[in-house]
Amino acid sequence: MKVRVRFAPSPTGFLHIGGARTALFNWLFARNKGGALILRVEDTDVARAASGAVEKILEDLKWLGITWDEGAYFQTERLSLYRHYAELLLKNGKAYFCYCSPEELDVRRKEALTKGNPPGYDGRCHQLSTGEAEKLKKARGKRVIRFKIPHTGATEFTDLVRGKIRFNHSVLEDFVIMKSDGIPTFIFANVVDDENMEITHVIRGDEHLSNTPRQLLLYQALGWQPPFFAHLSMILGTDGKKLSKRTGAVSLSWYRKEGYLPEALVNYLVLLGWAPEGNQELFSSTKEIIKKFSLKRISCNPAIYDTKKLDWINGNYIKRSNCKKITMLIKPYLEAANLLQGDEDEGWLEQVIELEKGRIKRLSQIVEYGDFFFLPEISYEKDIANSVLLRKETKELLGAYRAALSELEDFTKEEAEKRARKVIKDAGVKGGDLIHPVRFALTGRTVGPGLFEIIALLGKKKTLHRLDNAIKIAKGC
RNA sequence: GUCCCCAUCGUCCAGCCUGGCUCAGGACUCCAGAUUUUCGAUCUGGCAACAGGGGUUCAAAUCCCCUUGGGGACACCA
Repeated sequence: MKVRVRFAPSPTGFLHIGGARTALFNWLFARNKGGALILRVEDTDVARAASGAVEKILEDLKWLGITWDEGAYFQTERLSLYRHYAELLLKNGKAYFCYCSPEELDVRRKEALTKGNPPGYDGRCHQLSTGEAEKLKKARGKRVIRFKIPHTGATEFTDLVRGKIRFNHSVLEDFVIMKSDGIPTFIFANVVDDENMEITHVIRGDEHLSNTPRQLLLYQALGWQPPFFAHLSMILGTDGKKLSKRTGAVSLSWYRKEGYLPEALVNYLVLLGWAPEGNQELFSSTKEIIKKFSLKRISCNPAIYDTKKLDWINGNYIKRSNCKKITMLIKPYLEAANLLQGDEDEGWLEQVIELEKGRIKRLSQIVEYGDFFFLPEISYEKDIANSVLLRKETKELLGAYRAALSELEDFTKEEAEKRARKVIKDAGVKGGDLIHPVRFALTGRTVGPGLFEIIALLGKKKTLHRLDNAIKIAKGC
């Protein structure tokens, strides 16, 4: 039997890390098994629907590299299907109309909760005689359809990641399958669609685990064979609570903006709850992950979301990506920071990126780490300038090196180093005594790539100009 | 309140199913050392955990029970 899985987001907001991981695991499983991924938009909550959410979700999935084979299907376009099966259940006595208003239910729920009773529906409308039902129908107009839970027995199933799970029917209440506006609830639409789309494995978040017995009962009532279930434990925020919009950086688009590579995010996400055999953490490609992925090695404990490791993974991916690709991806960040004049030589830009790409963890960091390559003029922070530039011999050393560089025809890394070594030797000082001040003079900071590479890329004019500025400061005190 | 799930370093995972090879392994972070052309780069090293209690067994991180803690569900949300 061909594997068919689905990702079923509801368009109430952006795709967050948890949803992305669910989508990823489904996709990985499908690709590993040579199966199909179906995308289904569960838009039955009309009230909470956010405009533009679907487009954003699809865009984020594509960016991550998750491709689907069918869909996107929309549940609101399939209403007649759900109505058909709801009527069938009604006809077979497996479901019934309920006339209780939301307000009444709310009052009863709160009352039950304060008394310490289960807050679920008490099943009163099931008792209604035909006469009473008619009367209520006329008086209220609005009604929902509820599924009738069998009084006795239990539902047991084997979850693919957790093993055997059992729920007594006594803890289940008759739940709504069709709302008063004729739109199905998630729990029902989900079952009807999974059956109709021939889904073989339902891989979803842990929060749906307790919905499973209800859905299994629906499968039974409709005479359908249920799919396999695999419930992924949740991703929690650093506070140990469910991820929310307030938890911090959880929207996928934030990661895109910050300059995380999609392959790196995939690598990180898959490690949140899954591990290959052995102790590999970095993968050569998403293809490799697909090949190794299996539901068997998914862990059942919830993960706390912490991005330190993501930064490390992303840094690795940036480092090993080729320079042309990273340059292309980095350009927008430079443009946004107004660092590009537009007349930069492409080859020169690539060399700059080559130098920086081993040290940045996020593409956006190019601005704070490498702005001095692009700025016409750099400024020096006073405290650092005081400590780096104001040593006795620094002024002479800078002057001597400046003079040596000004004579250069070939402004190359090798030549720049040769001259520096000579100045160092002649003055009888340590390498760092010249190199640190020069680095600071040219970049405005005390850390960065190799100095002579910087000099060569900066070019003669800028290098001499910045040295002059630094010498002025050194003299000034 | 009731039901369900979960419980190994600060964090992510391995080991658990099929007890002994484990005074528990890897990675991130952090710390130290090295490189002396810096470090946010690199290399080397270090700190650091089986939630608690009871069983079962010659032997338990591994199996069972209880307690505690965390999470989820119990909506005309998904």
